[in-house]
Amino acid sequence: MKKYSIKDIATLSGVSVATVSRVINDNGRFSEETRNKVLKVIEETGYQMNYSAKSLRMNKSFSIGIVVPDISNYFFSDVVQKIEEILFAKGYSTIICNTARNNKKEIAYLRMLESKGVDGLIVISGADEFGFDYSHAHKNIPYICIDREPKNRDNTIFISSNHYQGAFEATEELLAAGCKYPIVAMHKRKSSSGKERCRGFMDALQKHSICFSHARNVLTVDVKSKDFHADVKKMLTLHKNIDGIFAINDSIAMELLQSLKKMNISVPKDIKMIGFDDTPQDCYSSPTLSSVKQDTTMIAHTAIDSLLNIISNPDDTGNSIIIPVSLVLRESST
Amino acid sequence: MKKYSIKDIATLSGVSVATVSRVINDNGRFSEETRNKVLKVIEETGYQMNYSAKSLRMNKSFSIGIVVPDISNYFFSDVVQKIEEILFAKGYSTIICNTARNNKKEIAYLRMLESKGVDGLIVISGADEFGFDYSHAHKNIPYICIDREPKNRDNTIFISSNHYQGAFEATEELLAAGCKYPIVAMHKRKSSSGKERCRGFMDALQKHSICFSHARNVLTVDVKSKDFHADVKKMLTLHKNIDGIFAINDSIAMELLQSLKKMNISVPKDIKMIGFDDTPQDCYSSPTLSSVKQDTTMIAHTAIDSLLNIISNPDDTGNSIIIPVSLVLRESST
DNA sequence: TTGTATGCGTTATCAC
DNA sequence: GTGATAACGCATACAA
Repeated sequence: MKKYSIKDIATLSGVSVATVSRVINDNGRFSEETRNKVLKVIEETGYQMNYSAKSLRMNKSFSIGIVVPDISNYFFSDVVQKIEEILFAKGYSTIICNTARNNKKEIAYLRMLESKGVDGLIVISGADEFGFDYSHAHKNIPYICIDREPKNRDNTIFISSNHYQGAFEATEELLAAGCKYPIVAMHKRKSSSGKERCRGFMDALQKHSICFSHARNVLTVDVKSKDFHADVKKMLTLHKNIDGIFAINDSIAMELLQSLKKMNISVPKDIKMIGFDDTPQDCYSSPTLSSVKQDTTMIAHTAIDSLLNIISNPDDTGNSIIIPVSLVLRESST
Repeated sequence: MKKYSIKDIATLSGVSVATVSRVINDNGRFSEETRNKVLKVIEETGYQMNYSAKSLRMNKSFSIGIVVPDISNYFFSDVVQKIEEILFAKGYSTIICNTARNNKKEIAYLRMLESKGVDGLIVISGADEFGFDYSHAHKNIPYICIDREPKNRDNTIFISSNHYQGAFEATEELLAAGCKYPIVAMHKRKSSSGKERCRGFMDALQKHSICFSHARNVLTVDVKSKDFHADVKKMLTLHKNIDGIFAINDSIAMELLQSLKKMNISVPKDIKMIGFDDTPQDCYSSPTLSSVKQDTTMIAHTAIDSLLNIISNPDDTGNSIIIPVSLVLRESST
């Protein structure tokens, strides 16, 4: 009920605050006897460290900020959840910041995270490059980027799934399944991962000697738009022999599935489709959706290892890490 | 680049730290002239408050903890995201804790949150009642519960969707659509919301003079289990005239849809179905899934209002707040 | 092995 | 209207 401070513990166990501190942090030297004495009192009182004080003194907050566009997106929540779990086990708490891809909000969050003195930052995705130079007064917090191109690679580490490979393989799968006229469906605003996926698609076409043209092979859509269906319909009536779609993410793929159903186009018979992210809902659609699966567990572990490493070795930056992906085949592409 | 403290600002603007503090917090009195002087220096230097120091001094951390079972579940991530957004606008940061329904983990998180000195706690769902009396030394942090029955209602506020109403209306909808033999599908481990939904189902049957029996009207499943399909099949072959299912959540509903498809049972022709949560994927299944929609925006706002209120008025506790739900009809129930 | 004293950056109390 | 200064809880340099 009462709030004990290290001073109380010292008094109660008949030693000085310094000794209590040493016992708690297990550094410095002290006799086994005093250790037990102090530990006993701590146990009895239910003493809890005051992290505000500790942070102030040590200039370290034992907390990590995560900047993410939208946590209700499955891929993001999945990796955030995993990161949070690992960090907690390591004694860090996590401050999660939803930017909603809003730049002003992002900056406000970054200021807050700086003020709270986070020890490091994990930046996940987002439309633009990540700069972190919004203010001449920033504290140079160590940070790593996941799926978001840093403006300056020299002071950070860039972690990313192999979006290129995933897109390439997905496209080749479509071709192997007999598609002659595959297109890529994407939104206008390209994230760094989106660009890579697009590039993978194009290179796969090229490898199989299919000529790529933006007008013929790219369907630009906006999932939130009311014109979604109209846009799709327009594209498909303009290019009647389209028989394969690589959707840059599952959310687009799902909407496309709906649109095609409305148009009485059968998937996979008339058009084959592959998405990206292997969202759980892929199993519930009809047809079930083939998709490229990212290894969120590995991403999370890699991110944390990298971040903690550059926190202790600030010069160990500058490299990027690519995480393999895998293709999960379901009904929509067979 | 450099880290400025309030002392630096004081020196640079030729006033005392006390005055700077007053200007920053806009309390006490000072001349318009000094205010501008100080503000100008703050602007130029990019000074940022050190929250560790502020927290230590004020015994207030400007952060709120959220305890939630699983953030990759859509309903949870949706309300958490909304809560986080509102809190940030009010100057609070949010520490999100994924308990994975693990009791030991939950306790560890609570200790951490206490240590970090969160000003309040939002507890969302979970299988058991929420006690928060794990330690005789706890600090009595104000907290509110969402969809999770508190052990002691007197020191908190209990916020919940009207699960009973949702279940009741869903069941009545099934009956209105012609179902003679509806069942409820749920998992073994009942949360407080699960119990309410079950009760709503039963009362709806009773109102329409349908006799309820646990053996006949309840299908207990485990979504994660390998035996899921077998369990469903067993129930449906045992009771061949089942023609309606109220699934206690969308995740169960989706799995059921899959199972029924395997068994060549047509939805909604042979069996009608309604789920709970109005997950986005409901639009993508075939048939699309009718579901009970919770008002996450209202839940988030109510939760925060309540919490901030009991933080400043610790005695203003003891009541519970029920948020209305609405039925979203789609193909599966018509 | 242990204790004393200092300072981290801030707010608040008191004096002027 | 403004300035000195104590205190918040902790870790650590230095003494003993």
